[in-house]
Amino acid sequence: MTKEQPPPRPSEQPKLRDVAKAAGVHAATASRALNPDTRGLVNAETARRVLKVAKALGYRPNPIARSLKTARTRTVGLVIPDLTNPLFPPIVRGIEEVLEAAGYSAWLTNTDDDPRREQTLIDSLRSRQVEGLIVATARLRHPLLESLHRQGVRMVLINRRTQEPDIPSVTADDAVGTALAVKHLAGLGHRRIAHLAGPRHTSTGVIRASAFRHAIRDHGLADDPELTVECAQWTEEEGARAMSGLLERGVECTAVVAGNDLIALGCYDAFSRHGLSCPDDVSVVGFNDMPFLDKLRPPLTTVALPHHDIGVEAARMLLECIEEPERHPRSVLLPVSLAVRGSTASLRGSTGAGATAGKARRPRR
Amino acid sequence: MTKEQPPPRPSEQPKLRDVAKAAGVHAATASRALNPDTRGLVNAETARRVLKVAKALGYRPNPIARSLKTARTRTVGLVIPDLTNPLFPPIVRGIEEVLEAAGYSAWLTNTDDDPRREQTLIDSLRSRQVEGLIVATARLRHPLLESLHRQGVRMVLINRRTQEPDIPSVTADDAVGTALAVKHLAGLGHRRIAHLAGPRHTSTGVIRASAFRHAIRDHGLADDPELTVECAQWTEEEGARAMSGLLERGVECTAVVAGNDLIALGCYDAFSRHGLSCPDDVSVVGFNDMPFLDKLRPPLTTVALPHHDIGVEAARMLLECIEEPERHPRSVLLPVSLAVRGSTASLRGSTGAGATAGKARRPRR
DNA sequence: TTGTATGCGTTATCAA
DNA sequence: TTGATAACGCATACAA
Repeated sequence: MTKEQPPPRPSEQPKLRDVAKAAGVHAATASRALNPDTRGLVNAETARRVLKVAKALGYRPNPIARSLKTARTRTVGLVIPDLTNPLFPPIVRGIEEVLEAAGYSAWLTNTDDDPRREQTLIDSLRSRQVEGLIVATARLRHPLLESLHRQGVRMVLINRRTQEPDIPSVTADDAVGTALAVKHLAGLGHRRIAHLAGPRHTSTGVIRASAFRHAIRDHGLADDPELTVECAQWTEEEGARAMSGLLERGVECTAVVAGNDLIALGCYDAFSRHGLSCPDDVSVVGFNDMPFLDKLRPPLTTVALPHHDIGVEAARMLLECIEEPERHPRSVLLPVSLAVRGSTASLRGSTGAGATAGKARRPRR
Repeated sequence: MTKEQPPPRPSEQPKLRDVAKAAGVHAATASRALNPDTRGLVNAETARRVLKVAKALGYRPNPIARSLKTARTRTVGLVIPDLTNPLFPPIVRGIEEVLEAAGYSAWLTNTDDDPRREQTLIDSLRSRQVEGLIVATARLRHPLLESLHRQGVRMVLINRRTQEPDIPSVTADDAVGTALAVKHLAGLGHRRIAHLAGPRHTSTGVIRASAFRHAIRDHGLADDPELTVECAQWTEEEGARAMSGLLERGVECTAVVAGNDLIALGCYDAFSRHGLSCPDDVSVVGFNDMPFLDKLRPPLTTVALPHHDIGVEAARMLLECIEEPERHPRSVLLPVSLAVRGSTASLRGSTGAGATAGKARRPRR
C-alpha cells in the first residue's frame, strides 16, 4: 500500500550465500574466509577457494547488512558552514583522503552557520549512525557541541578552538600567523598598523585580534585602540565598511592586517573608493590564502593556512578517537606561513592613509 | 578475535520496540503508525499515541535496518573530478539542497579524473547500494559509464553530454555561451578572434570549439584555422602556453575566446610576458565565471554558468529516474549569460596583438 | 576447522 | 485494525 514503489532494483549482486554455495562451504565459513581478521580460523586452502570464487562472482559485501550486525558503520559526519567557501574544499579533500584509505566514508553537510540547521543536520547524521563528527563552526560559544561531547559523541573541531579544552581540535596557528603578518609589516617600516578583526563571537576572530595586540606590543608599534575595528561578518562588504570607516574617521595608518582574505578584498574596495593606492599608500595582509589571490592587482600578501593538512590531521584524529577511545584527546596547532605578494611594500615616508584620504596622490579616473 | 574492537557505543537510542512497548502496541503497529504511507492502516487514536510516545522518547528510525529490509537506501553517489575546482561546490550544494528536501543523502567522491579511481569509487558507491549516480566527467569517450548505463544503473551526467543520447544529462548551454562571447566581441568591432580551445577529448572542449567556428561564420568574421589552438588541459599553464604560441607565431588577433576561465588567466600571463595590455591590445572572454574573477585586473569578462541550477536540475532528474523509472530519460540544457567586465573593449584601430607582439606599446616595468 | 543457530532493527505478509 | 512471524545480508557464539 506504499504510494511510491520504485522497483527496488533486483540486487543482482551476489551475496555471501552465493559465494558460499559456489565454493561448497557454509556461509559462515565464507564469511570468515572473506574477513581478514577471521581468515586465520579457516583452512588456508578453503580460504583461497572462497576468495577465488568471491572474486570470480564479483562479490561485494553489503555494508548495510554488515553495519546492522556489527553496529559499526565506518562512516563519519562532516559539518561545515558552506562548501562554496573556498576554505573548505581542500580541507574536505584532506579528510576524505585519510578516511578513504582507512575504509571510512563521510557524509557532508552544509549548515550555512545556522544553529537550527546545525541541530537538524547533526541529528540526521547521528540517526544515520555516524561513528564520529568533524565539525567546522566559527562560533565561539556552542552549547550544542558541548552537549554532544558530554553525551560521548566522538568529534574533532576544525577551524575553531573551544573553551573547554577537552574537545579535540585541529586548527591553524592563528597567533603565529598574525605575528608573522605584523612582523613582516614592521620589517617594512610600518609603525601604525590597523587590524580589521573578524567577529568577536568567532574563535578565529578573537584569537587573531588578541595575537595582533600582542604582536604590536612586542614590536613596540603604535598601540592605539582606534587601530582595531571589528567586522560584523567575514565578508568583503564588512571589510570595505570597516576600512572606509577608519579612513573617514581620519585614523592614521599605513598598513592593515585583515581578519581574513575577504575582509582584505573589502579593503581594496575601500581604497579604490577613497582614491588610495595599495601598496603605495597602504599595505594590506590577508588571512587564509584563498585561491587566485595571486591574480589580484595587487596580488594579496596573506597568511597561508595548510588547509589540506588540517583535513588530514582532523580525520586522523577522529579515527584515533574512534578506534582507540582510551587515548587522550588532544588539540593540534598546524604551522602557517606568510605568502608575501604585492599588497605590502615598505613605507616611503608617507604620513599614512588616514591623513591622505580624500586627497589621494593617485586618484583613479 | 577481531583485532580492533572499538566499543560499539551502546546505542542508547530508543528503538522501535521501545516505542511500541511504551505505547502498549506491537512493534508492527508502531512501525505502521510511524510511517506516513501506512499510517492509514492503523487506528487514528493508536497512531496518535505512538507518535507522541516516539517523540517523547526521541525515537529516530534506524536507516540501516530500514534499508536492509526495504532494499532502498535513499542514497546517491556524486562522482566529480575535484572538489577544489571552484566549479563544483555550487553544483554540489544545488544537488544536496534537492536531495535533502527529498529525504535523500549523497556520498561525495573525487576522481581526479583518473579512470582507475573512477572505476574503484563507482564500485564502492554501488556496493554501498546507492540508488543512483550523478557523474561529472569531462571525458568524451567513457566506456565505464556506457557499460553502467547498459546495466541499468540510474545516473545523470553533468558538465558533459554523451554520444549516446539516452543517458540523461544536465549541462549549461555551451554553444549559446560561446555564441554570446563571439557576438559580444564582434559587436565591439573585433574581426580576428582567436579561440583557445579545451582538450578535444572533453565534451565541453569539443562543443565550445565547434560553436566557436559556427559563430565566427555567422558573424562573417575571419575564419582562419590558425586562430584556433587546442590546450592540452584546462589549466592556466596551458592557456599561457597556447596564447604565447599564438603571439610568437605572429598570428594576428585582437580578441580571444578562452575555453574556460583558467585558460583566460593563462592569457593574462602571456600578455604580461609579451608586454601586451588587456583590454587595450587584446580582449579576452573566459568561460564558467569562477568566483573572484571580478577582482582581477582587468576583471574578466566571462560566460556565466548556472552552477547551482545545474546541481538542482541534476538532482531532480535523478530522483525522477529513481522514483518514476518508466519516464523517458531526457537531457536538459540550462541557459547561460555573459558577464561583461573589464577584459573586453572595443577595437581601436589596432593592428592586432600578433602584429604588435614584442614591440608593445605599454611595456611593463 | 567447519556448521548451526541467532540476532542486528526494521518492514511486509499473513492471519486473526 | 492489530499481532505474530519471517526475512533483509551478514557476523558471531557455540557446538560439533
